[in-house]
Amino acid sequence: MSSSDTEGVEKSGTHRRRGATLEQALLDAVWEELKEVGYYNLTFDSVAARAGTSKAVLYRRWANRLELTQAAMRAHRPLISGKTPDTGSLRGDVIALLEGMMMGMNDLQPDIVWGVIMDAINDDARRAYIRETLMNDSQRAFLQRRIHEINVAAMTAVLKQAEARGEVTVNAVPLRVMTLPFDLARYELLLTGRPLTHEAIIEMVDEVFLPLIMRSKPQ
Amino acid sequence: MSSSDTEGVEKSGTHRRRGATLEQALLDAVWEELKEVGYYNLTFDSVAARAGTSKAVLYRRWANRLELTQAAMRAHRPLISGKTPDTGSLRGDVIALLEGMMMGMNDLQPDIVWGVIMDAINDDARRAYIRETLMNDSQRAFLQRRIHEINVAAMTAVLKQAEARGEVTVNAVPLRVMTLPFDLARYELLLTGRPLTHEAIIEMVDEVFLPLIMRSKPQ
DNA sequence: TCCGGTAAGATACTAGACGTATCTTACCGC
DNA sequence: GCGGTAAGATACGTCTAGTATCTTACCGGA
Repeated sequence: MSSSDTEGVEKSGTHRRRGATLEQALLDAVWEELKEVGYYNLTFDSVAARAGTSKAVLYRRWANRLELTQAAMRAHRPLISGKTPDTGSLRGDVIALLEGMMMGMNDLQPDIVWGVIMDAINDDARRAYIRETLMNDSQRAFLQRRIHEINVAAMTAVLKQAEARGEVTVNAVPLRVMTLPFDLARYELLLTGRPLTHEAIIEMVDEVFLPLIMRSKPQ
Repeated sequence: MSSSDTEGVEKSGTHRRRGATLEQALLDAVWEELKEVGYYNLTFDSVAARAGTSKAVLYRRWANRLELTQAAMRAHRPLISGKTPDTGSLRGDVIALLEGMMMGMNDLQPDIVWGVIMDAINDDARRAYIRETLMNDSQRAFLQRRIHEINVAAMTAVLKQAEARGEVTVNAVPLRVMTLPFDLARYELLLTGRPLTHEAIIEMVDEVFLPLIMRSKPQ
């Protein structure tokens, strides 16, 4: 099996891939493997075999399955642009934010979502735990900040627009409420391993978020 | 190492434990091991060694680490009684429910919480996934139901009391709102690996849950 | 055009954990 | 006291992680 028949990879005879070409081939192999066997069954050996190379080449770049998978995800699904949606209403904007968050998560098996999120949480949190215990605790948990800060920023921007339209008073909105849609969405994603449906997003916005926000309507 | 010196376990010479005695000793060993090395480093070998027995004895009872750990948790932390709190106000009752949910989770390492929750989710969800795809989907996802049903029941009971006091109209409360406090609590638990503080619970109830509920005040 | 460093690719190996199987022997109920 | 059951010991086979070593292709610089 050393020469010609490893999946769809062109690795003819004695040619040796390098640099970006190789890297891309590796990440492609990871991606294929992910789609085929899922996260928990993805091994360095299987990826190496599929890519027509050896584990060492992988280990030279990524230390473990999480890093490997994250790299592949990053390569195959660039993060959503930070652009603030502007649909003309707060409701529309928040829905757009959530849709954006879920975008491109449909072709993944549930266990990839679980695995990655879980390993990431463990990984980050372990680091956070160390930081927290070594540093003074005047700073909030690293994990919390890291996960929330981008959401808070996005929501703040959207709320500012709404304030400009006279829909709401921003500084009357508690932090916990600002991140609520994201937290709920992430929770449900974690629970079901599947992205939220459009209907679920609408429901969440109309039944939970907007009612809360509308308490802080300017009078 | 076959006779006398395995940790603090009394396993003198030729005595052979049986039934409930043995079972308790096994679960104690699991518990100790959990506290010492955490969930991900807990192995059947290490537990067996600590209990002064062999893996086979464990495997005869529990199929994997999750089952083993859940059994130990069940033994050492019986689930909160299903009793409905009655503090005289909806606010107090909901806080009591959440406190109860968090109760007894303080002496655990974060990774135990993560591990158990995660393995449980994976396990349940895998089953759910199979069910869902094999059966018609007139029924909701098994996982959702299973996790939510007990919360919905508890919350319904508390809301009924509140209705009797004239605080709220139960059937005006969407399901999503009913489970909201539990979902948020569980999410935060998952994220931080630590039970919510009393302050966080209060905040959540006052800033999120009650405002939503109070929309459905009877007039 | 050669030459030397770097990394690709192959292979082998250790270590840990899972899960299974087998065997002896203590205990318990009848 | 006898026989079935399960405790406890031990030994595997397998899988995966991660490391180490070695050869050799490639690339860039002189």
